Amino acid sequence: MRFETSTIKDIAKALGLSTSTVSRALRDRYEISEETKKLVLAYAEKVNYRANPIARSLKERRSYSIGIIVSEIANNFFSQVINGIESIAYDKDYHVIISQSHESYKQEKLNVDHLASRSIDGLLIALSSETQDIDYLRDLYAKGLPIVFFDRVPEDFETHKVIANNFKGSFDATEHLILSGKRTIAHLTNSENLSITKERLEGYKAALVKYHIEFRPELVKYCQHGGMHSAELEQAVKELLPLKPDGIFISSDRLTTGCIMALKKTNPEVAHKIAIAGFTNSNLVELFSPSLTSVKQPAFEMGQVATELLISMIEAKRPVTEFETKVLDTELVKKR
Amino acid sequence: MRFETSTIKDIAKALGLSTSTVSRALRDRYEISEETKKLVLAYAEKVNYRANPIARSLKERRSYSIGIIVSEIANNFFSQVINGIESIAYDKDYHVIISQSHESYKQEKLNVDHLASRSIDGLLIALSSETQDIDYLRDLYAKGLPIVFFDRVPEDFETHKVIANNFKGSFDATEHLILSGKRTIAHLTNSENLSITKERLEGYKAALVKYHIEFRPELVKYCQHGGMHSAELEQAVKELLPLKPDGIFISSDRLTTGCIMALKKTNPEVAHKIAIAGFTNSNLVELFSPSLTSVKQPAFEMGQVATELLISMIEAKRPVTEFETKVLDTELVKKR
DNA sequence: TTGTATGCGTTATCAC
DNA sequence: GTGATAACGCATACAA
Repeated sequence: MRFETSTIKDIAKALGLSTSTVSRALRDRYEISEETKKLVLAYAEKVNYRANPIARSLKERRSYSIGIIVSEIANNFFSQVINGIESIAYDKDYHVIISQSHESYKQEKLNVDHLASRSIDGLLIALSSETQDIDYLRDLYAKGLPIVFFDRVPEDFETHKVIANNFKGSFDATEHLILSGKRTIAHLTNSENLSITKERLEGYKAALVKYHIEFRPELVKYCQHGGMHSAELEQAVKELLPLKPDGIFISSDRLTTGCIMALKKTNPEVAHKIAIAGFTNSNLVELFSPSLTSVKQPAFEMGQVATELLISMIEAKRPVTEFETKVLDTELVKKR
Repeated sequence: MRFETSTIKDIAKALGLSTSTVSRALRDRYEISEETKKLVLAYAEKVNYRANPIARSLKERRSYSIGIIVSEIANNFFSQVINGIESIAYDKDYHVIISQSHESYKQEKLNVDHLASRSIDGLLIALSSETQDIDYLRDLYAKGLPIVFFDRVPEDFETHKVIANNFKGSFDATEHLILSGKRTIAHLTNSENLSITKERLEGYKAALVKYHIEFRPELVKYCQHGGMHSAELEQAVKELLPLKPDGIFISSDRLTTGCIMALKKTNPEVAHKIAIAGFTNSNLVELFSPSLTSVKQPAFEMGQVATELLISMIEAKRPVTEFETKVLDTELVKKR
């Protein structure tokens, strides 16, 4: 607070009380006479007193704020998750600080360090597609920082996690393509080391197995940058088309929109012939690709659940030892 | 910082120095012997010392963080602006705190108050479409909080502002429709009290005048919620179609995507016959509506410029008295 | 060049 | 029930 505001001291002086009395009245904590409490509250209201959270943070050694790390806020899925996070956090008087990793490990680490040093009380994080080494998170966790992972989670890290039922979502989407008569189904997906990539690949494979369709590795294309660079997608499309796929199952929001763009740009004549099913939370996309089937993730809910878990860790009297991995169901929205 | 960390005091004790010496060495501020400075820095590095920004904020009465208020982060334009803001802020060692108003005046005010009480050093804000009374901002400004408006700016507020050349962008877009042979051009736009709405309406009108086309108020539809609710857009489309427009000039990103969706949903048979030109920073949209022409705003740059202005205000020795309104050019991206 | 003392605004531990 | 006082971690005016 760089500019003038009234403090507890001001109120105390004005009312002829001590700062501790004022503090108690404001916090309604220790026993205090109704009378003086009312007096203080009334005066505080009058001068529009706002407690200085910086001072409070320093004293209490906590900040009432939680950090969020996502790869991109310009991603329908993540912005919906963030809305879910905010809905719970604000309700419980926590502030949120959003940071973007832009799918870069270096940036992710930088942001986390920054947040940690800025005294966040807990961290909600979806790993970047580059991230493989999470020792820096382990250190922070060991030092006492509560962490909850969502969507993109590590395997070997004992804490709460919230994910979608990626296996089932992928299975359903692939099955839908198969039931529509498709037989050569490609799979366009994220970086190989993301948890969601692995889980979704398994769901895709399982559907193929069920319908006795051979799994062909060359039909699977990985995009390291999650479709942020159009060149990456155009390259994938270019490699895929000679294999004559009649369907594509796509593993993320950005990839789905990006792939449709790449198809229309590089091969408009075949674009409409290929059925697409993809993880996407964007309403827009569905409309334009008539045969697009989307796997909707409960993004808002994922944000809510993750935040509730995090806050429970933050406010727990002693370290949590029982962890859970919440798995939320996806919804298949079929189009024509 | 809720968990263990080494402080200046720890370093001082370990090195047999005083806290002030350590502080000075770390901040490299007062004259201090090269020797002790090196000693301190080396040790600080060794124990991975991180200054507690909370304590620093309390002491210096500033937080090295700037607040951002936008209506929605899930808006291509705003997320690009935010990226621009971050690029400058991080470079100058400021942290950013993002809040969403969701086009609600109440939420906007709540967020601003929250940020202000959390000791932001400055505020970057694009007003919500509901906002009419900005006295609360005036109060904060009077108390010393530097504020820079971008995109959606108030008329009667003397401070730095950064906007796009909305008049010219709208003029160009409308003219483009006219030159394509359109004569009945509707205008779909935001809430009437937004600055961008007014400026864009003027550009639209000016283009009509130039080509001797009569301005018909019934062809202009305002959307209070900026296209966040699909019902709102469907209603607008429903009212517009009986007037048989052959072109629509749309005033924002969300409205453009939303309008195309509404058209395809409610009147797929005429959707492709209507030429659309709209303010949108989404690459996706262009692809799907073949005749869509977009007015691209320099969003990233807008974020950068606004942030530079804000930081200059924050770091100015005395109150700024000369204000500027930066006007950035838009770019018309024509399709076929 | 370095050390001592003070205060930022708040909460907590004592006394009274 | 209330008031003095210390402390959170840091920066700085002042003294040495």
